[in-house]
Amino acid sequence: MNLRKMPMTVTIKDVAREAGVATSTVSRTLKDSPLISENTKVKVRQAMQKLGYTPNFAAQNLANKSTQTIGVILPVGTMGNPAQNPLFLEMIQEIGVVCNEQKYMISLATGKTMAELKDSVRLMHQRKLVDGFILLYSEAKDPIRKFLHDEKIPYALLGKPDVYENETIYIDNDNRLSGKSAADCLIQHGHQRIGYVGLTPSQVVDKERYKGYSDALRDANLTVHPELYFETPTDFMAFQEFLEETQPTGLVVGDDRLALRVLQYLQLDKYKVPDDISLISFNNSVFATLSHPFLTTIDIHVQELARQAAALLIRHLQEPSALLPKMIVPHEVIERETVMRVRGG
Amino acid sequence: MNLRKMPMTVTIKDVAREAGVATSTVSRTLKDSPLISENTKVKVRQAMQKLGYTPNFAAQNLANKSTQTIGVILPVGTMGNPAQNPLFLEMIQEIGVVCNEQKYMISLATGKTMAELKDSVRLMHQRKLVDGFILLYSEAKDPIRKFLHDEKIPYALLGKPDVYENETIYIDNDNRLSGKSAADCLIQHGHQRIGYVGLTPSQVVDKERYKGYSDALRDANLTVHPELYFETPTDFMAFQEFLEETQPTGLVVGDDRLALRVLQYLQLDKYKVPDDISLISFNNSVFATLSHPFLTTIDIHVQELARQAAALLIRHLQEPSALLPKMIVPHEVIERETVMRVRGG
DNA sequence: ATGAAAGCGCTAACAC
DNA sequence: GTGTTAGCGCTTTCAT
Repeated sequence: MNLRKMPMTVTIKDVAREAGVATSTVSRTLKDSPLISENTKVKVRQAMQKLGYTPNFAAQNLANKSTQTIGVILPVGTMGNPAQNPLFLEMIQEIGVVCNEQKYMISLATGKTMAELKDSVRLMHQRKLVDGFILLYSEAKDPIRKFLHDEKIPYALLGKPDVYENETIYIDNDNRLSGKSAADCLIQHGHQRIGYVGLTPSQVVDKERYKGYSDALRDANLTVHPELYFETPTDFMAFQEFLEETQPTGLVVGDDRLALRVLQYLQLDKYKVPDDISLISFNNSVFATLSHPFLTTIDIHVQELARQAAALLIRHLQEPSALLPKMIVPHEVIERETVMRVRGG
Repeated sequence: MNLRKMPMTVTIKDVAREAGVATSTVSRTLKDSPLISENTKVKVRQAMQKLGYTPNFAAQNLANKSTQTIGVILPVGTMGNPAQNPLFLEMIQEIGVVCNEQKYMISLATGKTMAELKDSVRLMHQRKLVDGFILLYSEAKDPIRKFLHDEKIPYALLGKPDVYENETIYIDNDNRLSGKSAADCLIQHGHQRIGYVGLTPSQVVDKERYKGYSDALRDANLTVHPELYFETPTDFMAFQEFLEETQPTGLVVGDDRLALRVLQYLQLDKYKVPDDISLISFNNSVFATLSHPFLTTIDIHVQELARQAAALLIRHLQEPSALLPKMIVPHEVIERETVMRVRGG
């Protein structure tokens, strides 16, 4: 055992002493600066090894004015019920993978209310805890986004921006096209009377998908029906009416979870899925294969979305260029059991 | 407009100058130190207000040797499939609430593999990014936990520790008791032939619940059956055999999601739930009320678990005492549609 | 190619 | 009560 007492925390100074060089040399070795000769680098690295040195983040941050961490902003409880939506965790995990690779850290901003969330975001930024943010959701007129934009804080948006389109990094699916793909899938299976069941009126995604649905039906010379919701008693009445009047054979549904609810509702109403009514939804989440009939659904490739968001944001932080990348991740129809060829079609 | 150029970033020095005091006075005002007179505090606060000052975290950390942030450790993808398990996000959200209140920040540690996760945790610790951790899962022989323990890093465990019981803060349900409650619920409904369907053999929780199940059945002088799994083809065979030989009228199932799978399987096999077989499971997660029959299940109060974990950890960080708190959060039987009185019982 | 030294923004011991 | 000042651990001119 070495008698000299190990310092509580080994610093760049200790390494410098051990290697017989100046602290600046150690610092440069850390960044693998070309100014330092290979020989000394080796010496320094050995000293680091020996002493078990790891740079202190806070000190680096202070000197650098950069934290190597990105803030991930979860939606508040009321919006899309993140705790209920498995997509968010998947996204976080993928962002984690990218961050691990790039030696970035993740800080999380959450809140029960918009105000709380905004405070959290503001605090993280003011106290210089993060270099940039990833917004996991996209809402119309989002105050958080306005804040980020106004303060010129770098961020990437998962979803489609309602404003500042040209001044934000965003990663999204082509929601309109995926709406069209969904409807097309039904049409290709011979369906002619097709409805659209949406989530909530505030979701940008939903609107786009509905447009895609309309595109497909118009192209096929079929009747485009207004978007139905499935939440309030009024919604149910409307849905019920729609079923009776239109006798649809196919339904495009906002997401998997909603599809499960619709499915239940239809079965209660003695409609068999897919025999009487076919269903296609979005996301290909856990819910899609939970119980039979397994859902035919559109995979939006969340993991890829999240991965790109992290990668693009980090790249932008490292070399801030004037151009802010936008990226569209393709979707994919996953055929399972809820869509079948229309009978007698 | 003031002609004097606003400094890029306003520091304690600027505030001191503005208020006509020393930096230390500002610093003390920040912590509301009793050493400073109310008058000067007011002056200083006004100056802060005027300049829009916010303390720099990195600088505080460096001087304090404390970050006001806790690391939250998600399980790796292979264990309990966190991305599929809605409980984790709920926990994170609750931890977020507590952290927001206490002005703590959350850093996230994730990884696709145990090694990656461990690296992430180690890095966070070495670089002094967090004061402590919350482990969202509890696995037997977890290398991460060993690391935290060996390095004497403060952490709170959600779940039951397999080792170091007396040297760790943990928050858990009484899993054994909840297993008993589940079985008792069935017994009270007149069931006599009751089986237990578990998740995977590696889960500590599962073992405990199974013990509780055994307790209940033994107390009621009923036959205790070995734990069944429901994963591999062999498991299915075993389950099938069990059904035929034992003709159970009730089943205790490891968690809601598994219960959904069991339910499907039973229905395929022409067993009606709950008419032929009653089902009770654990967690009261989204899955419980996704489709009819809604699951009778045991609410483990995840939110409370998570909240306590955060609260206890933070308290411990602030006043590290010798005694490490343990806490048991009560469970609650939520009766819905999958348990009914046994016929002809 | 390397070293000395002046910060980065804040805290705390020590003076008064 | 309040000010002075020496760090916290690292980066980065500016010398050499």
